Amino acid sequence: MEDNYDYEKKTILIVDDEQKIVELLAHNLRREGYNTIEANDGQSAVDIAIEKRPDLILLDIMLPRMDGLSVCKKIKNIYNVPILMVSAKDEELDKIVGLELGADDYITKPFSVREVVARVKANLRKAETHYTPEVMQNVAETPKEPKKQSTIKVGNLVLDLEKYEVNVDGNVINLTLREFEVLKFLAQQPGQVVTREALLEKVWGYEYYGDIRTVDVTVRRIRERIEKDTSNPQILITKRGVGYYIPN
Amino acid sequence: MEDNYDYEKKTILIVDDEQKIVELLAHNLRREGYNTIEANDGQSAVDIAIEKRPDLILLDIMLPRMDGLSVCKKIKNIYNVPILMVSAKDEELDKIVGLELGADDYITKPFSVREVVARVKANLRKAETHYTPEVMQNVAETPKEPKKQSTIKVGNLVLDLEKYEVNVDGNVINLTLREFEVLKFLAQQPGQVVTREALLEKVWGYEYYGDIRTVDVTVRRIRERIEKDTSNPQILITKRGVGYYIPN
DNA sequence: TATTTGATTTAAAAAATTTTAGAAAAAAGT
DNA sequence: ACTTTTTTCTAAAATTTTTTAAATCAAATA
Repeated sequence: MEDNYDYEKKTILIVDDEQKIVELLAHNLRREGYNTIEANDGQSAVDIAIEKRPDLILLDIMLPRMDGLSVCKKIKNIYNVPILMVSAKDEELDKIVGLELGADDYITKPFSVREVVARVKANLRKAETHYTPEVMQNVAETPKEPKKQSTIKVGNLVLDLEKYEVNVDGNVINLTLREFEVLKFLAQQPGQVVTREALLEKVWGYEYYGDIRTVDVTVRRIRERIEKDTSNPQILITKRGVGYYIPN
Repeated sequence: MEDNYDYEKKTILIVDDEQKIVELLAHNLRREGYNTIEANDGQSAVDIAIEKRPDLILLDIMLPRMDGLSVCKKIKNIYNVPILMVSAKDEELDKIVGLELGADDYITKPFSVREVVARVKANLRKAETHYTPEVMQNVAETPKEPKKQSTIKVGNLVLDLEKYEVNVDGNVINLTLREFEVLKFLAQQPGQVVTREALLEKVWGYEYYGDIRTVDVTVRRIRERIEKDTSNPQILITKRGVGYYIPN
């Protein structure tokens, strides 16, 4: 790989524990005219980033030795490089955005190579134009949202995203993580009916292989806690034949 | 193979030049309640796909006569079937190129049978949700995007495609999925008379075999909910001898 | 007007979907 | 390693929707 290293070209560090994916991305990015370097775990990602100073980093969240979030933070501490995070779950995305650790963009699995390449280009472009120091700072600070929303309110339902607590009519209710994530996902788009498939993909993650009925059971447990009358739900409603929703 | 072919079951085409692998997968998928058909090279894969129209295709990338990628492209050109690409040890890079060609998922060798079966299920599930493309799309997008308001308005009738709700003169009405789909189809082309046959084909699906009067009954139930006077409908009108329409 | 054809209504049966509950498995905590 | 909690799976029960079939009604027309 080093053989056709070109100092004119931009260099991209690809970090993923699945070698197949790394190779795939590398191949396609090289075809687009980039140099690529690789790492398969968090620790070596940091090491390589320090040594080679790539122009952009593609970083999977799930990594051995050191998770992607820590890697991101560490590297951003050293120098300001555009980092694209890759994740298979929405929950993980929240962490990226929420913890303000400086990721510049993110991509969800399963991604198309075309999409990845496009994002890489876009972020390199952005990094280039924003060369003034003030802007640099800005870019480093808040990647997307100005600030993280810490609560979600729908009707008389309040989700505290920091405490993972739910408040219904003033009663504080504790949900398990899974339950909370499902409720949160629904609460984020009130009125919108969400299919079980979408919930499985977004909450459980796209690589989850389990049964679709798991969603129903989770919904039932949520109802047991937040509904006055489980058999006549007012908050988390079934749209038969489609999925579930929280009315607004 | 044809001996226990079941027209109720989903059919999966397995394409691999290694007969052992084909048999292994076929055995396990049949045990899970699927029909399986097989092909050992690219050209016959395409032929069989065209003739048998399987519900899902498991496609090895390395194939004699025509490589998996071309096969994928060809088949996707003909009809939209979920294709899972399987890549063996060395074909690392092409893999996700496959995704660009329209493959829906990929699995890398060596794979566990359990994993393959799970992915097959997941992708069939995903494919089944054809009736709510808007929902899926919206959900899949980044939550930051302002929600696009997807509604259809005809006269004083408003269909909310996200909530599966109908609004008539300000009254919110809940329809069943089937009722909603019928109304939606008619509302999409106001003024246009739609035959029962067309409704059966478009709403119930072209494979539906059942009584044409089913449409009448569904229309009646819709009227019960949205019309002031059922025996003198103002919104969903009958065109005797032809079908139904919503005037604009 | 009588006849025919097509549309609507109704009720009951059948099918599909969701809910429920309990056991098993997995994960987390001690 | 053990206990507790959480999560998943499975299958039966409950519910809702859809289909079928038959009777009734309405419109067109001969």
